[in-house]
Amino acid sequence: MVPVVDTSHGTRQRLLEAACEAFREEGYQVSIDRIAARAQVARQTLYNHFQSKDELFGEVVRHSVLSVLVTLESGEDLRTTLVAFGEAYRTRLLGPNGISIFRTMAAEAPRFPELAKQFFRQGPQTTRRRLAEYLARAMEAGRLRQDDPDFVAEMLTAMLLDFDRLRGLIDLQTDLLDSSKTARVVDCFLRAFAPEKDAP
Amino acid sequence: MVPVVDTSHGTRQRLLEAACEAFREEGYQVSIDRIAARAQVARQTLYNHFQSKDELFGEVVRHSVLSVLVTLESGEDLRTTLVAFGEAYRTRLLGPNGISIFRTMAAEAPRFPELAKQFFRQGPQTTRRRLAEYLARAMEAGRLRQDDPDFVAEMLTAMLLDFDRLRGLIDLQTDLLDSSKTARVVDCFLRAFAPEKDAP
DNA sequence: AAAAAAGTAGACTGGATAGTCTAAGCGCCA
DNA sequence: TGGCGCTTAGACTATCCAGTCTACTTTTTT
Repeated sequence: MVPVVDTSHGTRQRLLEAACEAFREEGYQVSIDRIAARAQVARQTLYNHFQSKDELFGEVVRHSVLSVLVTLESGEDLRTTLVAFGEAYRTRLLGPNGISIFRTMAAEAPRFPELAKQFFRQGPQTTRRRLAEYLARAMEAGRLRQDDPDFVAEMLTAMLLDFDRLRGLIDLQTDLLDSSKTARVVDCFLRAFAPEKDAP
Repeated sequence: MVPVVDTSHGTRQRLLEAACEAFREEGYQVSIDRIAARAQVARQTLYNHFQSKDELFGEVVRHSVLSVLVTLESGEDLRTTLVAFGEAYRTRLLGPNGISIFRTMAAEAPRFPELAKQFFRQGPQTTRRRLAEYLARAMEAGRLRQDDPDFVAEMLTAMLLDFDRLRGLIDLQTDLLDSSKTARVVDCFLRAFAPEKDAP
């Protein structure tokens, strides 16, 4: 009889999903038994698919990083594009997922330095690079002041998140996703980086 | 014989300092034995002074929060004041101390929600309030555009830290303290929040 | 239908840890 | 001197956990 949902990797997939949720909810310290139970699978089965807890953790992190990557779709209007990006960015990173991943990586970076660097490069670094490329084009087109695109991208992402992320990490609820905030931030950003009016 | 350094609370103090360093270096999971050893004290002595590990942790956090509070000394010039504040802020919060505390609170907030809120109020919240009060005065004086001071303070602190804090959490070194960055950030900030030139 | 592959339950090892308890040690003061 | 309070080393309890092993059952393949 063919299983209803499973592909050939059905069990492995269930394990990864269970581990993902478990690590998200309880951090790295969640026990192997709890993960196995969550996947409705015996502990030994877990060890048939993954050599160790650390390996499983690594897989989960490498997979999770993709779930917080934000795509930037450049439209006609600079402001519209940035507001859309900002909304997506805030939604991803201030949602339960984004907060949990950030918390876990912050906590475990000392114990998994290589994994943490991978995460950093594939997550925040990648997002910043994409944004910086877009901003660089806007600068060339004269729609933004000339400046270091990486620096400018950092400023925008910082303004979009920083304090609210802290709220999310600590407070564990509240309406972080006030969507009017995105527009406010983008307007500040555009004032700060408007093209210089009186080029000497 | 009078001990060289101790007041009547000498042992307690030594324990607090040892615990502070230990939690900073290894997080909450550091064992009681390691803390006691670090303070060169028997485990039982530790339990003579603190009811439990959690109580000790709480004491340490409540004490540590003070060490990352930044004072804002308002001088004549807005820009000078903000650059000085920015330097102090970055130095405190991007230093090993600031990063460790942030990491630990991010990690342990779910297990110590009340403590985390205390930390949030006495740390970031307080800094933001002070900064916002200063900025509000600058607005009244016409040196900054009228806006919500809390929001404006958030933007400045976010620009000063966000991405570099992430670097500090992950990368565990690199020269985060490029001091030219502070001035660059403050200049962006001042452009974003300059008084409106042409009031309609 | 038989063999191979994958899954299962649970016992077990080895190690770590928070916190308790005891019996003794040491310095200080009356 | 003798007593008091803080300190000490370490044994001890109770819990938890990663990872292994074994013997058994189910599923899939041939």
